[in-house]
Amino acid sequence: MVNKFNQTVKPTRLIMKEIKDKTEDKILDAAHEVFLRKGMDGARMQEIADEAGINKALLHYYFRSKEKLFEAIFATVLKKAFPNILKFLASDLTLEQKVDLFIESYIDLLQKNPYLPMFILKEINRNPESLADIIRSKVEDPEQLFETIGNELRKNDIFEVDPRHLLVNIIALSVFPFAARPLVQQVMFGNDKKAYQQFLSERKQVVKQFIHRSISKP
Amino acid sequence: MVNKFNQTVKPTRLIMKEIKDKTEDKILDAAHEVFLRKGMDGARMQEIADEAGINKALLHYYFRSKEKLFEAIFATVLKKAFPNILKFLASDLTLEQKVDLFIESYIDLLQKNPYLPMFILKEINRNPESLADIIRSKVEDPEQLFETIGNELRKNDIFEVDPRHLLVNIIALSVFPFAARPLVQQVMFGNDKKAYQQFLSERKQVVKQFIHRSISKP
DNA sequence: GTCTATATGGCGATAGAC
DNA sequence: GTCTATCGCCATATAGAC
Repeated sequence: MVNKFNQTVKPTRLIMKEIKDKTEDKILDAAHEVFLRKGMDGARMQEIADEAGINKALLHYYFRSKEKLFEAIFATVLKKAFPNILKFLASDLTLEQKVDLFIESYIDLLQKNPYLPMFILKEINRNPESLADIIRSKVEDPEQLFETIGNELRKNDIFEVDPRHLLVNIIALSVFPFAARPLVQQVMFGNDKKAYQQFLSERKQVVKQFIHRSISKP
Repeated sequence: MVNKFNQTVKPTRLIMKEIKDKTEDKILDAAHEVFLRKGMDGARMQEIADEAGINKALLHYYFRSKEKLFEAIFATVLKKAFPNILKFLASDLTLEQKVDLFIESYIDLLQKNPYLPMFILKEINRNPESLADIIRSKVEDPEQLFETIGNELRKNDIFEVDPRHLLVNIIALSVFPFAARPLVQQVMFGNDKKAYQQFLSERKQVVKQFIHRSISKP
């Protein structure tokens, strides 16, 4: 689109929309950053505004309240944090490969989002109802899921394992070193960041091996 | 001590002291209760006062600030949460027995204090410096601890295992189902409290078996 | 030591100019 | 849409009577 001075212009609505999106995105990015580190209770609207390079009033203009802004962040984060397990099960890989793939991609995710575990743990304990959405949208039928995992397990010559305990084990082993970072880093490695990172990078291999040894028959 | 009417009485100072202790203990109990559920950020001095059956002003009379009161609670809780691992190693039990004993007593502790994991995780992430004390007083020399565990492991004909990873694994498997209670209970058991409790009571056995299979050679 | 009343500050939220 | 200024509340903390 070109005006009478031959300058390219865009329809006003589009310009508005782009500006809006830009600001809204800046807010969402900033809120994501702050909420993930501090959680709902610890975060301050002022800090989010600073991080986004705007002021508090604008936050309320785009999202009516802190609670609403938080919910927007929580919903997207929660989706990311619940990998679709059925997707892993559907492929025609061996059980061992499926488990490896799941562990590897999950720890990958956590290394890119180290604050994710505590963010979710804090919120689901603060407000357990916040889980209801995800249950409906993502894990539609848990009963069915564990049934499927159970069937997959029985196809293999391994120890009898409760699917729920197995899943909890895999997630626990993956998540804990991130959630307990200060503990692991300070107490186990004398606050040596490098040593802690090294520990994390060994983790994928360790968890995979650990899980397989725990279910494989001699 | 007897007065002129032959009634037993106590010196005023002692009476004062007892009253003081009673109130102080009531405060500590109440603070323990509230802080463990809500954490430093989520707790309210009013709620602690109500729980103790006194008013807010008294809290500040006994402990100067919320922060100081919290520190008092955190210190005692942290001590409880760090079992003396060397104690378990010192006995002349087999490795398997030592591991079993540790897991069993630790999960026992968590069942009696289900809020303990999240309380500690939240606080060490909010204020990592809070760990410094415990490091000095309890886990004096981590290097030494893992050296000792490593030696113990090498005495047995098992897979080569990094003591740090093994310890993290044991704690992760024990702690996670408590820290992630809403997740496990709602998502895995359709919010069936009984089923979740049943799951927890199976946990000791599961974790023990899991650990042993993962380190035992065929 | 314990209470009521109040000061003080911070934070979420809104009003209103531009 | 964005800003400055301000309201109103709530939580920690203190003053002061008893």
